[in-house]
Amino acid sequence: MPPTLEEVAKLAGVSRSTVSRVVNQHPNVRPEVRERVWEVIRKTGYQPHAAARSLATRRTRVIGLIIPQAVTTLFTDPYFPILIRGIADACNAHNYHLMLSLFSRRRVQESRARQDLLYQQVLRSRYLDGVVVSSAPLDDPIFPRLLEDGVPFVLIGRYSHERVSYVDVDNVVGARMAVEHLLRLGHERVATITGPLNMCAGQDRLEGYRQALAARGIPVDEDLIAEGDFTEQGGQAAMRRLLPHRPTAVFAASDMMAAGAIKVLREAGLRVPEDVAVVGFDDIPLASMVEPPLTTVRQPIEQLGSMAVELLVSLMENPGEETVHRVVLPTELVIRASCGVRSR
Amino acid sequence: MPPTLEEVAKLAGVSRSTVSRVVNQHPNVRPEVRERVWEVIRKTGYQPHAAARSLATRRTRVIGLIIPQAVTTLFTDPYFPILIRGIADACNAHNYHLMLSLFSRRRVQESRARQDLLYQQVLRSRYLDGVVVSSAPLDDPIFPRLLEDGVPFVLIGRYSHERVSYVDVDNVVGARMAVEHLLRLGHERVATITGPLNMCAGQDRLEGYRQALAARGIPVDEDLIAEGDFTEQGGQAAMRRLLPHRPTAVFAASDMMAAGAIKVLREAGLRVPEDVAVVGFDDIPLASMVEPPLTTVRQPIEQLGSMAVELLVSLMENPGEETVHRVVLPTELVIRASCGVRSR
DNA sequence: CGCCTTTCTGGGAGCGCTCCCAAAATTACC
DNA sequence: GGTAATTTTGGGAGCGCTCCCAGAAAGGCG
Repeated sequence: MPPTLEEVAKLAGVSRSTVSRVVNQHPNVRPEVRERVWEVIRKTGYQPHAAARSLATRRTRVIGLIIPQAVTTLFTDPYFPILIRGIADACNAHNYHLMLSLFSRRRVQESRARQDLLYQQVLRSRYLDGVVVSSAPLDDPIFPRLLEDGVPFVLIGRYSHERVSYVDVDNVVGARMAVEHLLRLGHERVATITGPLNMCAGQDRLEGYRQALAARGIPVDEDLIAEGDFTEQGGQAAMRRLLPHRPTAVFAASDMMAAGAIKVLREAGLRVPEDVAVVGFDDIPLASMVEPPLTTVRQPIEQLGSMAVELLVSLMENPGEETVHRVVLPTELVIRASCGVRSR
Repeated sequence: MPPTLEEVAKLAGVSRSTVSRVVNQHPNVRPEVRERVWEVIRKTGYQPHAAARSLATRRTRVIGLIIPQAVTTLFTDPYFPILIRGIADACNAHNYHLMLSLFSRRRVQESRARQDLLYQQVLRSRYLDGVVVSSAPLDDPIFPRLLEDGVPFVLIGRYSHERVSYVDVDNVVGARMAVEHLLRLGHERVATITGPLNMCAGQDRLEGYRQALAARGIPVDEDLIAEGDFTEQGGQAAMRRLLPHRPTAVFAASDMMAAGAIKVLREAGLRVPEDVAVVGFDDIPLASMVEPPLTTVRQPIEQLGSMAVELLVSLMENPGEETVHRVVLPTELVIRASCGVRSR
């Protein structure tokens, strides 16, 4: 049975309040008393009881990371571990703990119910001081709920509501750079495998693709656009749909999809990059490990996570001011072999 | 301001205690009263306050996942997301929440201090009802501490202490199957890139390698054993050390290391599998995506995670009995192209 | 040295819940 | 119809902490 404040107080010959002051670094404690109390704390291994503290302060020092339902499937994408590492590091640095809320990958309606339940349990029950939401579809019901409940949160991605803080990478520019690179290499039939179009990253990367074509005055051929879901399987399926339209280059909105596309191209007897150039997005470790190494758009995934936590912390710790923070991080084109750096 | 028990009670015209009974499904409540109370709960959106509840019950319904320091680097290995998914799903199913404790990847001594601090904060402060520990070195100080503090925990891996419950995969047999397969294909100089030898998975896979050789009466050549750290870079470095000893086949204790090894072999002008056969371990998604697709040992990663939670839950919910649970899951050899399924 | 500030300390109240016990209401049974 | 057993209900105490307020101690100053 671990000691309580009261017990420590008795051992140190002071009152509960004084021990509390010492623990919470309140300045008004005589140095010798402070030292005596610390001594007892050290000796007894006293540690404040989290629940009792939360009950009194109404804060838990726990941040939630919520990754809504459907996307859980994507969890095999190395994007997430890297993101989580960024988030976890930043949490550590700010002395917050991290609670992970994934949603079961079962049938949609069941999962919807679970999500409701979890939302109730985790947020309404005041488990969390704030949350980071990642990879949510634009119309996810979680946003209105969070806003209504007044839970501080930061989105990774974007959401057009004046009171939502977010951190995003410049998906439009990144995608545009990728496609422009392909066009510069002389490709005229550049296809794209998009992400899910109900997510902002999916939409933005498609927008970048369109902009790149538009800048060259090339009309968009809808047959060269296939929607994927960020997974390898999705990339394969999309590539199969694209194949009959004979693209000479493909911009995939994620490296996993690019890998899937390459597999399909190979099966169709096409060489990469000689017959079809491929560019991905993310620059996950896999990108440099496949054959040929992927040309891709690097996004600062870890920073995305840590930045989200920074914003959230500032949001939580200044509850008065209604400031909204928005950060957009830059992307970078990493040229490897899959685009076939050839002259036209 | 969310409603409290007391407020719900007043609205329903009953006492605090009765509402508590309804919420906690205690049978001794008259059905019509129960219904009336539920009605109010629904209307007000009442949700019990987690901290208050924890304070009274001394349980939090939160499970911690602890992945000790050094290994955090490995977090790019897709092994972890899959494991986490298994754990998260099982937590959901049992109505527990999941807290993630990773340790900062800074300098070792700093990280050691942080780990101490986190240990204090998270465990001594009773944030968690129990923990799952994954990928800890055998001599990690966390084990004695957990045992001493009487925190229920389940290890993913193994630990030889009578009071430790764990779930593991059959690394010895898995590794042995892999190496036997290579021997069966006619290889005589089979090298191995091991995992970190201070981890039991690393040791066991090496043991499987030794057993396979011993079964054929082949003496172990220590020059053909190189220690890695489960990362791609580690695999590359180990392969470089192995190269001068001209192995004709390599068994890598993880797919990431196998991928690294292949890269080095290629750079040395060797073909895989024609010149050197390679077998990995894990069967992460990457394994089927590289060229050539990896022959590897599949382990049920997700099940490993969910099983750990099952054990932990049973441990936590039957605190009286001193039962120790030990589960070892089977592995399976998945034959693809990298081993070169050729006749001798 | 006495009075007024400032610093330090102790105790009460309360955060929202559960759990126990006793009282009230109901049911069972002779 | 009355007593005993059982079910249902309400209230008190307490979980371990923080925060506020009032009182004690210390310091400043004429």
